[in-house]
Amino acid sequence: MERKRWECSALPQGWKREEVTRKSGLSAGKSDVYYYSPSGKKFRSKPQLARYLGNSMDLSSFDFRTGKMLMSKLNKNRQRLRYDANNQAKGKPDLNTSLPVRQTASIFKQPVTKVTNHPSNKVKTDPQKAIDQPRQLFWEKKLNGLNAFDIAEELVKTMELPKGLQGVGPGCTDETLLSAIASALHTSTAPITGQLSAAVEKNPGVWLNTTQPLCKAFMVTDEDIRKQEELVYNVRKKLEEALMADMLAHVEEASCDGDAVKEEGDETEDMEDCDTARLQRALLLLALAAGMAQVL
DNA sequence: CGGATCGGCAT
DNA sequence: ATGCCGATCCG
Repeated sequence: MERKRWECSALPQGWKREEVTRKSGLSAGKSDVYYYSPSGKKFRSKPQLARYLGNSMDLSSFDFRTGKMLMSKLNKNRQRLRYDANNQAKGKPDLNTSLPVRQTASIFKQPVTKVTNHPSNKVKTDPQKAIDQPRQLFWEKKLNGLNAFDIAEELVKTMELPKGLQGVGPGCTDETLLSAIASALHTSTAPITGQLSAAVEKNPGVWLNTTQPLCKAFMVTDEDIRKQEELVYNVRKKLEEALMADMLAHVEEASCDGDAVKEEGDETEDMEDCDTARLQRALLLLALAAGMAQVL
């Protein structure tokens, strides 16, 4: 029947988009859209495509049916995110911990040539997982400017790193350093040593160990460990308090829910927001502190 | 048995 | 309404 299959200009080289019109049955006249990877694998839904691509690509603004990036959808996503953020007081805290990924350029993974000293260089096609894909040098710099905000959009106090930790690479700020280390802790369970080779400081572009964050090798003193233990202890204490306050707030709420005298949307809710914000901040700090405890 | 095609649930 | 995927059909 009507079967169009062409190189789609919006897609990278080798990807095909196909639209098939149903010709019989109750759904006659409707159409199905399929994509074919360069290796010929067929995709019949967006989730399937997303699973295949892994977390390396953001398909949230990709319209599967038309095969284009819809700006409108992008905006809607933004709005939705803000909406969720504002409403976290009503639901669970946002537990999405995936790192930001590139949202521009090619939507799909391209075959990558891996250059090694070995005589038989191979071309990897359709890598299964994004994990072993080469990462951009100094990719951590993309994390610049990302900060934690509480519900009132107040900047959450930034964390102080021990003096022993120093960044490497062009224009590496303390902020980049924190992001880099946090990401490393988040994405891998492997030990974090920083850049062990001293040559990195002379020529980071060449000597950077890409499995480690943009951070110089560091020494850990007993004093560091002691401070860290204290920090974790304090944060746990704060968390305990926040949890207690949260519980009390809910008990109180339950005790006065007969005929509603109070109206929604007044200070009562704002108080709740505040508590939840504190709770979330405490959780965040705890997570970071626990992470740092692992480094040190 | 693998791929094409349609049904039908879930959202 | 329609996206998604299981069921079914067909070579």
